[in-house]
Amino acid sequence: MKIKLCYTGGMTEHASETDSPHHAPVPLAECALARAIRAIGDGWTLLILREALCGVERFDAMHDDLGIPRSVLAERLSKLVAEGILEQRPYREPGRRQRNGYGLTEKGRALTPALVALREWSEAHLPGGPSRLRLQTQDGQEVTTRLTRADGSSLDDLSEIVAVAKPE
Amino acid sequence: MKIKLCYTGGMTEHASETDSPHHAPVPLAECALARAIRAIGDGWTLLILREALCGVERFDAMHDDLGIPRSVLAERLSKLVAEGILEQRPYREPGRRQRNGYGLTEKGRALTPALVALREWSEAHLPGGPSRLRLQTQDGQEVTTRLTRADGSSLDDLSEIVAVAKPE
DNA sequence: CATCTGAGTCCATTTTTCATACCCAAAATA
DNA sequence: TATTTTGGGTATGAAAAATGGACTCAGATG
Repeated sequence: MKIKLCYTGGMTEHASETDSPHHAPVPLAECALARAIRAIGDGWTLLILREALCGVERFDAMHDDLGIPRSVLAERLSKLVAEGILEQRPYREPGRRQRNGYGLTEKGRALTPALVALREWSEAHLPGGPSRLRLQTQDGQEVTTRLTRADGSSLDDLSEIVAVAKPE
Repeated sequence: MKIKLCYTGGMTEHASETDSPHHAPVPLAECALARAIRAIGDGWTLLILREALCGVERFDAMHDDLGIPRSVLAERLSKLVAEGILEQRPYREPGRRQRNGYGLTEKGRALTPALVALREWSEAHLPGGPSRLRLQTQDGQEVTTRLTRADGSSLDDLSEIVAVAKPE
């Protein structure tokens, strides 16, 4: 996946109402969502973040859980560390040499809402039976996401949402 | 990325408190989040969903916006249609032959919260300047996500969240 | 009829992933 | 001290996927 950040941007003169109601041609370089996708939008990377969210810190544990090739795991971990999403966490088991695991930084933990939303979507719309992974508060309440407007009111009808391009 | 759904599952006898506090070894097959990642956790797929959320329906428009190879775009679109996330939307411009675009189904639109959360994370934690893509209500209010507990109260401290494996 | 256009398909080349084997440092064992 | 063991990686060749460009197809237009 080699995203070119050249983008013809801007409405061309023949853009018309035959286009969809709200085509917002925001160049990829100026789109926060696109940047997030470039940072973590990869199957293995997302699965590694799931492991991290579940508290799995060790290379071999991730390797065993995911069945990911070791070279790919090493490469993704170092990329996530370089991006500040994971950090190395040296640890030592008694009678064993010091090693380093990987844990979420604050930046990485801030991805929780996105992962919770993805999990919710999956539960509601994908087949596969109930999930055994629960994301909950320490007192056992399930955590979910809710869309809200700027004024704080909650937004239930997705068709109310439009994507628009801010003028430069 | 070839996920093997064999997973050694279950705590082994030497699992101990040297593991992270809440290691929840839920097999990938029984994890809703993992299923979501398998369905849409791919860079191009996510960028295509961004296009769809922005109302871009046409093959060539997506191709131009993203710079994605045509063969990859065709393959991803047909996969998304097969999964019921996108649907073909036949349309005809005046004086042109009928063609089909692609639009979000209800299932696809239900991914909006996840994409909004991802966008929020990017704005807050990735460099790159302000985003020009806004997701807002028709009356111009920005849409954001909020984590909530089952009782409806909102949850601001991410460290309150734990991942646990439901017993089978 | 010849041409144009959007929406793909086909194909040769390059890149990434996969699976397996191998390596390294320090602790444990002898 | 020499040897083994083990977690945490690297190296390597084969397989799969992405890339970019050419090609195709159907129908509208001139």
